[in-house]
Amino acid sequence: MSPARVESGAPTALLERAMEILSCFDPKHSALTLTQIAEITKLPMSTCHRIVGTLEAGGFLSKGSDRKFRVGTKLWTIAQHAPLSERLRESALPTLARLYEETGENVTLAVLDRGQALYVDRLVGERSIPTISRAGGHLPLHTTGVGKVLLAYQSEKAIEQYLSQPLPKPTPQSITQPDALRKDLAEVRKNGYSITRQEMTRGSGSIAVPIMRNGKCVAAVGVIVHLNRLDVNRLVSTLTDAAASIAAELDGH
Amino acid sequence: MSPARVESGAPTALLERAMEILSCFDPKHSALTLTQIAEITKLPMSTCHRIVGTLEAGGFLSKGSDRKFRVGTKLWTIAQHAPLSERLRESALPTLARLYEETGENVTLAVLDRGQALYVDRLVGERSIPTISRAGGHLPLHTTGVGKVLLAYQSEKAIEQYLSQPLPKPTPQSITQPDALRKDLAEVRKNGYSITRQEMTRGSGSIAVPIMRNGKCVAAVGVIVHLNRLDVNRLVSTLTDAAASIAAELDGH
DNA sequence: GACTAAAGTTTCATGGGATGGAAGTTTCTG
DNA sequence: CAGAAACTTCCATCCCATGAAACTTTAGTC
Repeated sequence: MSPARVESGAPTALLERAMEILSCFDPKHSALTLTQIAEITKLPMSTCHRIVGTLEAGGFLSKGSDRKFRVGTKLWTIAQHAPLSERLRESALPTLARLYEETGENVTLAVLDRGQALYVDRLVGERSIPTISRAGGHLPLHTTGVGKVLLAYQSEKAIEQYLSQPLPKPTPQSITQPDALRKDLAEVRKNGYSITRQEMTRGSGSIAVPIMRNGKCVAAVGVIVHLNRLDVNRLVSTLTDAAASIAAELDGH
Repeated sequence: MSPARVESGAPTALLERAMEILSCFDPKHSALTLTQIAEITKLPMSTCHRIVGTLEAGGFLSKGSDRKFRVGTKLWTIAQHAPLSERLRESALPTLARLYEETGENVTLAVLDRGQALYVDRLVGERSIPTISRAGGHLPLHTTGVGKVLLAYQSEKAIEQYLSQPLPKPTPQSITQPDALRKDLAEVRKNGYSITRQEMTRGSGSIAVPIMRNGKCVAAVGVIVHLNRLDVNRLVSTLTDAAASIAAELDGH
């Protein structure tokens, strides 16, 4: 028995290890050398080398001329057939494009995934302000516009469960008191939209609305704007139209 | 030794099998039952069950209430960090959105991948005509606007290699004669854009231009329009601007 | 609601593929 | 051009994947 297996918490099964390796690729690590992968996963070099080699042969990873590995086109191709891409993103994109053209601001589309807001898509231009959200990225529910909407329309039980965990506070304006958040979420449900002001990033705010289907909130669309451009009435009305249009597109299929 | 391993052409290694299973998900099969997966991969049910179970536990697949498996959000998230998504798509999206708004037509963005045109993104609305191309899908190089561009800017050797294989002919208008294609491609290089007329789909044509970076064609943007709306001059000029804008965006990073 | 065929799940003895330390090779770096 | 770091190959050992068979659940039929 090799010691590494007993001592480290590394996964034992080959497949789990392979998934672990693929999971190394995140927003901060889109290109990794073999050594870096071995370090992150704590796998022996030779084992890592073999698995990475197989993944590369299958097109799941690809090695650049800089000796760094990146996510391969095969994996990307498969992922395009996820319901997330195929139905939601595809249906929403034209509307998001219009929204982007109309407002000139950062436009984001998100769903609830593992207790966080998963950004399915975003449109960012030079005109709009830089943001942390990115397609494929996760952010907390209580500090983002789309997140608050997604949370507000969950069952009371799910909301309480979310509130019962320690909540990150990325800025001083972030609301992390359960009671304050409960009130905030009730407001969201009443108004049909959420607002955040510097709760995730200093200097910017956001507005988001739900995309409803069969009485359930399946996704949220939002815009992120500079604080002094936060024209609530105008944006809410534009967003509500967009959400209705996306919902109609979804039902059309 | 179990007979299946020797007799069938099924992959032997676990990881290859897992990749095989994930590869079952394509444009025609975005949701599959366990039995279907076992049929396609020709794997024994029990083996298939175990691997699929592990993939599901890792979030690479997800089981719906209809007992069908779909590509999971974890896999999708990882794929978003492919250079294809992270750099190209992200940089191009605002420009594609503008292009879509301006023309109201089907807009597509593609790269060369394994001898085919890989559609990185597309924007389709109700106004535009239905197409076969879809994000994550592959189509031949010689029958599509973006494909011709991608092929035209390859090395002569690569072009000859492409022409040496049997070329599919989806419509009577498809050009499959090597000589005719060579002339066509020379024309593309001379003009800086490609045109197709009913070479992939009856009734529609397309125009595409290259996105150049460091003297190399890294991608192609195109529009697909109804034949009688094929206003070449106007579309070429709009597309050329868009390509330049995307190239600038790519260099900006 | 009983009956049944199909789909899905669990079990378990077996041996072949995965394992990882060590040695060898290539590629950076100063 | 050393020396180190990164990468690749090797191979004896043995653990874990394997898949047939038995079992359970689900869906469809009368």
